[in-house]
Amino acid sequence: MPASPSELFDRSGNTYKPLCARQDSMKQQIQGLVRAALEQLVAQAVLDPAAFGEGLPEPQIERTRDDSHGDFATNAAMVLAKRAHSKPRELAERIVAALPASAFIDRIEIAGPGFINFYLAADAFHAQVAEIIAEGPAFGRSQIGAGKRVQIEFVSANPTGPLHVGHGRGAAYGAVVADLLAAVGYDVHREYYVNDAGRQMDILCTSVWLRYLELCGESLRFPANGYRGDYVWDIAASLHREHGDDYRISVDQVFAAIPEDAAAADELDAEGQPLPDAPLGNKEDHIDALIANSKRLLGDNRYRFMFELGLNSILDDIRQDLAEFGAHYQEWYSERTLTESGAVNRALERLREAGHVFEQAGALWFRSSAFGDEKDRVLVRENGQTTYFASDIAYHMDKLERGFERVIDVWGADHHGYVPRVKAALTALGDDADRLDVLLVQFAVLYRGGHKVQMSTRSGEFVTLRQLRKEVGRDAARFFYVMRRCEQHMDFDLDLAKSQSADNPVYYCQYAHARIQSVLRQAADRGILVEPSSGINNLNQLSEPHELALMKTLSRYPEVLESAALGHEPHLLTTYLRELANDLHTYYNAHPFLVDHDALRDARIKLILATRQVLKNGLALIGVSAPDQM
RNA sequence: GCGCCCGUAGCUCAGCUGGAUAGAGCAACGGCCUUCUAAGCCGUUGGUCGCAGGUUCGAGUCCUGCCGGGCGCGCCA
Repeated sequence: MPASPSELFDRSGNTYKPLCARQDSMKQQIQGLVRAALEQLVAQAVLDPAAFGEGLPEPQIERTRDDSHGDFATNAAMVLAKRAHSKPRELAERIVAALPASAFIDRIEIAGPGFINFYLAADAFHAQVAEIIAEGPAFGRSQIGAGKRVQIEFVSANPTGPLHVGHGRGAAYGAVVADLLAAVGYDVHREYYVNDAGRQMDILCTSVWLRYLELCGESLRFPANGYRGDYVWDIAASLHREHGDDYRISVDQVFAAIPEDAAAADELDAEGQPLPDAPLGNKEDHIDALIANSKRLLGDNRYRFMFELGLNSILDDIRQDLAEFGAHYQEWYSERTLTESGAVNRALERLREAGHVFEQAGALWFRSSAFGDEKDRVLVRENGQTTYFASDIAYHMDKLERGFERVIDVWGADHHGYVPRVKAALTALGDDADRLDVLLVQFAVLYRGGHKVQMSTRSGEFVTLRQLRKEVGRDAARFFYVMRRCEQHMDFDLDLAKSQSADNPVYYCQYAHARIQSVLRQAADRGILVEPSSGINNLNQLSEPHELALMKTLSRYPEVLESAALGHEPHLLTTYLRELANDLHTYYNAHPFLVDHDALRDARIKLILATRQVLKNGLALIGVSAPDQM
């Protein structure tokens, strides 16, 4: 039974493998019937498309909230009534009269202010079960995206240290949104933007070198603004191991004519005041001077080597971390290549030609305020260096030039103020800024033992993604991260994620799958033949309320997948999977599956096979395993 | 001060691009294992959808103004 993600997505290369269901979902079928009825009313001159501007709106079909209202309902009559100069209930009567006959519809009622309620025949749900089994891993997938190319950039954390739990949410969210879009037929290109240029990387490089000098036996005061994590020591140690004292230079030279440093953040006393003997300079000036000295003393080649060592060590770590977390990329896009390829200059030139830049105080500015941003932004600094923003303009220009029809950025919510200026730049370049969707992910706060886990970069006691995965496991981490809407601040309960109990939604869903596998093992032990493709005609045996409820939930899966994908809302899928698992557990407790009655037993096995398939398909999309036993 | 996000049961959250009587899990209380895994199921309790107006056949959902919480407003990235 193929269902592992690797069989659904070809990640070895960039080839696109369409995999989709063959049939319309139930909702699409009903929608087709209503559409046909409306067209007939147009032919009868009951409805005039001209009265609706751009023609008749597509009828909206929705699942009913209450079983007493049938399975599906449409508010078409209420929406159309006014401009059809008709009362909603009267129009509803005419729509119902014009509906084509369908074997899957048991009856139709008009209710309330003018709802048209559809009650489906049990056969419609039986057919769904057969279809799920026939389509297997493809069930729920579609071609709504029609192979359109979508680029999605997520995580893109600076390679100056390991990923922490904040990046984890973006990683899980981005990976799932990408897989969801692929599942509904988009050609998805996953990308990580590597900030391998700029001052932060120079600070990392210098930090590594200073730690290395300490390992060589030099004694120095580590800069307040340097990267103080253990991983910097690790990189320095590997350098010292392989190259001995080759890069050693006396600290007297390194710190010669360097402005005073400020106190390091972790050198505060209990009252939060600087230690009495701590120097009180400017830490920014201090580190910048250290960087300049490093470049001069090491020379271009050796500085470059040091720089690449720091960058590659951390990038390798991030790559491995994300791969283990199930976040896969087609491309790691280097910021530096934007400068080297001339893309940055080209973007600036295009803005200049369009008349949207100006010079002031020695810097080059983009007049973003003319495009909705709150103020103008610097592109080229007084010292001649381009800003991060300039690179980002070039990057987004490049994304659109590469022919993606839609571009998605997944950013931490703290970057929200950045959205208007990027959109402004695209507009100024003459591109359509609406092709860019920026999805902002709110922070996740960890809780352990009912208390907030304090995190601060100051003392280095932040929790890394790797630590989180080790503590709660990949499955729980993935599930919990996407369980909430991305705009919602998230409380991540570590104890709950670890608990092997019904309280834990991950285990709850996985247990449903394991339970089915267990039943099938029992069946095999008793010599019962479980052959998915045969005996489909026994499905009409399924008539218990629990069975109907389960079949109804199963039939919703394609609709859930579609809205989760198009709305970029993975939490709809986790919510659905809990409901599906609940239906299965309820059914399990109410009825034995392996009964003596052959036809009934066969039908019930078909039903749980279908359930197993949908659980597996859904969990795979979230990046969670579907265990055979627990 | 300005901008963005959030405010729904004691807690954590859903509520499908405006629909019918606002839902789920946890917590609390009470039941169900000689029967395919009790990591499960069933029942009970619990709400002025932050507040006040507005839009319409209809508002938790859209608009305006307040209140409360988070984040952001660098020639950093």
